[in-house]
Amino acid sequence: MANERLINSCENCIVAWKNFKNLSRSEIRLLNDNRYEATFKPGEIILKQGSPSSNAVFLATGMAKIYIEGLDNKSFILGIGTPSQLIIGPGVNVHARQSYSVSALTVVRACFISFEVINQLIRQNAEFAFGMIEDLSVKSLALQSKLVSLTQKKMPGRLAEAILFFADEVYKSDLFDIILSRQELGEMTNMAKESVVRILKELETSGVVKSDCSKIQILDKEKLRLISERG
Amino acid sequence: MANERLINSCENCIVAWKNFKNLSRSEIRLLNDNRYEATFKPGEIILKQGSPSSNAVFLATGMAKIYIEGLDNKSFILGIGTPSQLIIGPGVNVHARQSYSVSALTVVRACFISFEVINQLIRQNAEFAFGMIEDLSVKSLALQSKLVSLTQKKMPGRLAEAILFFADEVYKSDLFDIILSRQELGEMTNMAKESVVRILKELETSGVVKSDCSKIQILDKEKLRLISERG
DNA sequence: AGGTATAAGTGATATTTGTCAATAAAAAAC
DNA sequence: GTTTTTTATTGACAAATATCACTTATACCT
Repeated sequence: MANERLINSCENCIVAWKNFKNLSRSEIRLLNDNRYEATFKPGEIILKQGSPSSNAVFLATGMAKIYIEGLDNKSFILGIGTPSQLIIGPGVNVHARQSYSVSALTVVRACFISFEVINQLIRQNAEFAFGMIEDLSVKSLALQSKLVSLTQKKMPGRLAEAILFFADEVYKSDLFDIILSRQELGEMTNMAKESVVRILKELETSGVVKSDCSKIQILDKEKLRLISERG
Repeated sequence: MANERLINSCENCIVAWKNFKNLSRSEIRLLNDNRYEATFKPGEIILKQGSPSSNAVFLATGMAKIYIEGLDNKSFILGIGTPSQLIIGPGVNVHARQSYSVSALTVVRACFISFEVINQLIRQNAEFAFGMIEDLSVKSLALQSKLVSLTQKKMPGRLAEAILFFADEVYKSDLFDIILSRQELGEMTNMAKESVVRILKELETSGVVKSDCSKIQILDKEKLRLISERG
């Protein structure tokens, strides 16, 4: 976890969060003066569930795993943090504690921004406040849809959904090297790692995807989408 | 759906939403001048998933069922709306459509408040904005915890959790007449209605609850809590 | 009150999915 | 490059849970 500043300014930071666009020059300066940059190695924990939340984490580069540590040491992977995402757990505004953990999947460069600063910006800039509300709402919607998927879809539907998520949201390509293990893919879709392997093979047999270890290729996207939607 | 104003003013309304406390006298007047009151009979739909969302719904009296219409006509009950709750789906701030349906379980008196007014209040009153953010966050946290319960707990744990929810959050008593059918209880805990009946009987056999049709009585709350937590 | 719709309860059976044990394949460490 | 450790894969089996068919209550209607 090095501490040199590698990003010289928020203003120049090409990967800024959508909502930062609502800030004035001086507000960005405030942000820039109050951020702390850190680099994480794969596997390192960036935020720990249950710990006090005093900072938001802005992901500059790399990928991270956002997950809830549930019962019996079982994790549930909520999503994948990708560059220019601002990670703020909902616990922050309720009991000032992290409601999930975040760990680096690749080398990650992140900026920590104090909530005092964020709250000040919310207070003084209504558009920024709306942006925060929108961001929270988008995440809530995603949680709702996840809830439906997990309760109403069968394993093939859930796995198909996860594969589409990686193709469309994470890698933006139908051929990719998935960064998650089968175990983790299971933690994301609520299935045992053995089931992930089996369903993946089923999808391969029916000619929908091709998977060889970490490499996954979507062959018939329409069919995959159908499987994902039908459940 | 009658239209007479039965609540003469928001100012006097004893059941106001927590966040309305952050409003000034004149802001409450604005609210009061822009609300529309309606009464619903049991079963009637108050908000319909997918329809344009132009109003928030403030529940003045009665109880409502908040549910997602999922795949294959299967519903998932997100929660129970009780008096003094402001119902705003997360879809509002994203695509201006309802992300869930709400229907009356009892006779419901509700006020409809236009989002234009709410957004104006967010813009001019930072504390109110923080209140909105907190409200959204609380709901997000609840969704997260529901996600973990549904994926990691077995049926007895999920049903125990639901019973505790009704006792502690809805009826505030360990003996109550549950308003949901077994079918609906299943839609809330992701189990078949037959399973609800069976697990309920199991809980009765082990002396944890007593249930006779709609009447449910918690006999051993500690044990019920244990079942709920252990999963 | 009697008849009809709706919900609750029950048992048998089928489906889905997880667990266990073992092996094969990759990746990491020396 | 070989050893060690982790991850992927496989098959057999077990557990959890749904579905179906049916009976019994309960509520609803005229």
